[in-house]
Amino acid sequence: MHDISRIRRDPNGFDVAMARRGMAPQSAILLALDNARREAIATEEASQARKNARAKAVGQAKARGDHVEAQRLLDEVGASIEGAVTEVRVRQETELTGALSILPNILDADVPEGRDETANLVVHQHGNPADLPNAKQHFELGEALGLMDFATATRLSGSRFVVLKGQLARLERALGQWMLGLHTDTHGYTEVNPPLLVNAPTLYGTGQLPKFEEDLFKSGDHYLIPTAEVPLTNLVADQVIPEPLEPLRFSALTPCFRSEAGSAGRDTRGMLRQHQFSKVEMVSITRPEDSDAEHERMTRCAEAVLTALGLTWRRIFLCAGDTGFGAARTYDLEVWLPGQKAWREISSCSNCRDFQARRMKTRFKRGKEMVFAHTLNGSGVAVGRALIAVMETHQQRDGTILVPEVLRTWMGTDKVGSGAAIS
RNA sequence: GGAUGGGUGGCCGAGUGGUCGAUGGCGCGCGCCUGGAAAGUGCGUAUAGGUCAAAAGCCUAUCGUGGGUUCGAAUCCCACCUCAUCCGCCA
Repeated sequence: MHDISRIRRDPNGFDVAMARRGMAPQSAILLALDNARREAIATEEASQARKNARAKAVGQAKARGDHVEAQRLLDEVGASIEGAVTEVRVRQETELTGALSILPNILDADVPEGRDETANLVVHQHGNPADLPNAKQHFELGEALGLMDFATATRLSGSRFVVLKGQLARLERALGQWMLGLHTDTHGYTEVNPPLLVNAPTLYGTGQLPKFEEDLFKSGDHYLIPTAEVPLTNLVADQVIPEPLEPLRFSALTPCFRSEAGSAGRDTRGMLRQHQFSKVEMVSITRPEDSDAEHERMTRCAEAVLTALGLTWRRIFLCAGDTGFGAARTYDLEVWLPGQKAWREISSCSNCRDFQARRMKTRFKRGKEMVFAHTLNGSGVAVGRALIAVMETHQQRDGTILVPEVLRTWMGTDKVGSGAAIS
């Protein structure tokens, strides 16, 4: 959410910022709405003040026992209520808030210019893409092992679902448990087990509503979370929190639910893009001056996961056109999939600065001032995609999959599919 | 789901139609007292919005939320949310 008084002070700067997102100038319409709103407020307040003064005079007259004067005042009042002015004010405020709430965050100055992912910047690469001869894709491996079943999932639920069985189901569980443990035990995050169903104000706080409702699954008055970023960030919603000298860090392993309304036909094979998937999420709440360092730190926490799994990955600095609605800057982590012979996103770490905090009203007191907190979120990492990456990266010639060292105690074996029939 | 009782400032807690943004206490801040501290004592201590170049000041709103009654609502009425307890149901 944007600060209208800031737009008022520098309308041109705001238009330039929105232009980087590929948007038309917004300030003229916003300022017009703001003027109308302020006019409505002035009108209403003047009316209120008159009303208050009259009521007070009546009260004072009665208090001193002057019933004649009190009655005179009452007679004078007559039909003086002006309810319409309140209606106008509420409408003007709603209009301005509505217009502001669908505008994306202002990007950091150093975010690369560009309209789409082709302008993203590779910041760092770990390892080199392996060129495995006859490398198979994860769904070929999984189906051959009889442990990954899309046909049955389709019967149960439709497209974009999967049934994992046996050691692959266990590998998925092992990945999630191990990652969460890594963040809570060694990266300083507090483990949280949040609700998976949340209400509309909560989704408004992190920016999914009102603009992206079609991406969400809804059940009654609740929505299924598209990411644990939503409940984790909103832990501090509507609060004046003690100023945190160290960032507040939360992590959770949860299922995520996405309608994938806008991605018909994309990534339909395999389990790359599902309606339901597990993800380990990291969220930090910081002071403004600490969010840059925290963003770097958080990204490294995600990178540590990929490195420990023996994956080949790279860090991408998303360009202006590819950065999400609520973020001021975003690093994506992409992992190399030897079977697919492509880099695919497996984590996304964003600094939202005070954009979400304004929506959530998360502040702390600094001296006499109220300061909006900064919020950050990152995947640490997407479990389903980590499963894919592990399968494709550590596949063996015989179609089995070598279990990364760090997962062996969770798996009780060093190989998935050993003994299974290989096609 | 049913019944009953609650939701007031950072916290506790008064307040049942009138100068109430709200007594008092705790906490916090600044003083006084003291050799220093404790105790005692004095003063101060909400948020948002508007007006203003800015500050001060002034105005408006906020006693769970939204409506209503009234010249005037923390206080009365209605709906909803939420908490507690009891009953029912249930993994």
